[in-house]
Amino acid sequence: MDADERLREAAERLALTLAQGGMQKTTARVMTALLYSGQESMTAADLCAELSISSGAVSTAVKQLIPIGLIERVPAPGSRRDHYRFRHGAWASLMSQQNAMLSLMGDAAQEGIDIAGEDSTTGRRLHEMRDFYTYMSDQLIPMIDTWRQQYSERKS
Amino acid sequence: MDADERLREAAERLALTLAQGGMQKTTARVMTALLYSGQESMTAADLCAELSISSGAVSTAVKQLIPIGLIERVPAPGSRRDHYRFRHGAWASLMSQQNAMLSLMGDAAQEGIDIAGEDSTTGRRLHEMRDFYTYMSDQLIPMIDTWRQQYSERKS
DNA sequence: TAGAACTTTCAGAGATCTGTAAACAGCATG
DNA sequence: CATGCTGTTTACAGATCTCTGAAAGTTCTA
Repeated sequence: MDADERLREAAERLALTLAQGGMQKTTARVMTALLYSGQESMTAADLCAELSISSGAVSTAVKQLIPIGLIERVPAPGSRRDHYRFRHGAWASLMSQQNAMLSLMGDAAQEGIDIAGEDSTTGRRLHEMRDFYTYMSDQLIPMIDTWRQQYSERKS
Repeated sequence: MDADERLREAAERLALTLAQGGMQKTTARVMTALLYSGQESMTAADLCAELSISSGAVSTAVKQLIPIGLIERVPAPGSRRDHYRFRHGAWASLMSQQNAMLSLMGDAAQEGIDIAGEDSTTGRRLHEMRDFYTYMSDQLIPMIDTWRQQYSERKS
């Protein structure tokens, strides 16, 4: 078994893990294909061939991946086809996305407190929830920023 | 519209958000029902009535929620029925769970590097990935521990 | 502007997943 | 030990979701 094949397997395995974690299966496969690809960028047709899926499926997958900041369209000189590649700093974007979820959870808790009041069974439970998520969010944001800074320094 | 009804709506809304984030819809509904409940604990029958679902659905939901540490069975004195309640420190458990995912991502990256080698297009991409997730995991663990410590102090 | 090369959209098929209802198992009590 | 009450499992039905194939749309070239 050659390295190429083993990489492909590793890509599929990671895609499956990401799917477990809530990401669309095909979306995850497209993402890992780009991540594990030996090429700098891939066209939609490349992805179709690599993953044995239709062009429509590729289209919807990239439509989900680009807004999140995981992949990007790259200008393709001399070719009319769109080229896609894995974005630098993609992981930090993904984490920021999850951080947004933390804020949402905090807001939801606050909303519940406003209805139930602080001094109730529900209120106390929601109080813990709110405190936890505001704490987490407050800590995570600077953490990601620090990483971004360190990473941009290393790259230059 | 009374407060009770508004709480129920808030619970359903949060459940929907959690479902977006990958959690099973019914599992999320059971969890939020317990979270927003005015009672200290609820029986399976309570949950059936509250959410209009069958006992089987409740069973599978709690089977998922308990191992994660989000809810717990509580000894029910005088009643033969199982009582469930939202766990103290549940959110920290949930976050730990997500931290496990971070480790998994790091491992996956390392595996890819071992196959592709450091000095390749793929290798460089995976290198960034590995560094990011080890960094994140290293930071997140003490962060959660700090919270747990602070929280247990506050409670006592 | 016509036409070619791609991409996106959309309706329908296929697969997956989830809840329900009913059978099964466990347990306390009379 | 039998009975009644609960929780759990499983086969099936219903719903949801996702991919495909084809048509429509877009963009670039000649």
